[in-house]
Amino acid sequence: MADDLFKALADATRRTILDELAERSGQTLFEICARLSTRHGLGISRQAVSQHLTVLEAAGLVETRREGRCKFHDLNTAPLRRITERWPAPPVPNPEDSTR
Amino acid sequence: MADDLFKALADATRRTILDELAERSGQTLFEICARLSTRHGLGISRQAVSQHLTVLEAAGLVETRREGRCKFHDLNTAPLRRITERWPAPPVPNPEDSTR
DNA sequence: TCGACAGGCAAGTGAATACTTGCCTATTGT
DNA sequence: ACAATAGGCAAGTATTCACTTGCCTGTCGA
Repeated sequence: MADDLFKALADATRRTILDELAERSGQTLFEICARLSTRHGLGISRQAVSQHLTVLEAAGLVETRREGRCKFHDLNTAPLRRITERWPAPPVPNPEDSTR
Repeated sequence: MADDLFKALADATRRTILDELAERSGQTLFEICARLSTRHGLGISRQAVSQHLTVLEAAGLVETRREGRCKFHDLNTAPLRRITERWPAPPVPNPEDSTR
């Protein structure tokens, strides 16, 4: 459902994680933790970040690939398209278009 | 903040209200209530809808105009642009671009 | 093989929030 | 003037959800 997508975007920490992945793709859980702490001043436990990543993955916004004991996370912005598609911009009310 | 926008979109009922306003602009509170009930099968109180509209207005997704005792609600999709602007689509990995 | 590293699972807690109920204000028509 | 209509305010409740704590699994290097 679209519910997963919007629920995922509803949390500020998750949006910051998306920002991080947009800037540097393919980070591991620990890398994300470290960068949230140092660059964004977020004091947050590893498990909390892990749970956020689960939610983001359920929404299709994050894709993961495993290599050995490491799990890399990549951003996928495709689901965001559905938002602007659902509520498209209104047809431009052309001022010339005083038809009738 | 962007927080208002995403919080507003997080609720399924509010998204349905946006759908309704996208289809027919300028509805009053009671109109929205009636159409949520008949067309979407949502049994929800008037006050609940009113609270949702307050949230949507705070997010800038709904704009209102008063005329006498009636208050008309209009959809504004502009804030949605900021979402796709924040996480733009990645540069297309051109297959020809085996530079090196 | 053993310890360190990367991550997962699950229960518990506290805060945010969707919804209801009850009452109040303002405008309109008769 | 009065009733009906359109909407607002505020407190209470119940659910959702973010986060923590504690423990477990799997992989890599020495």
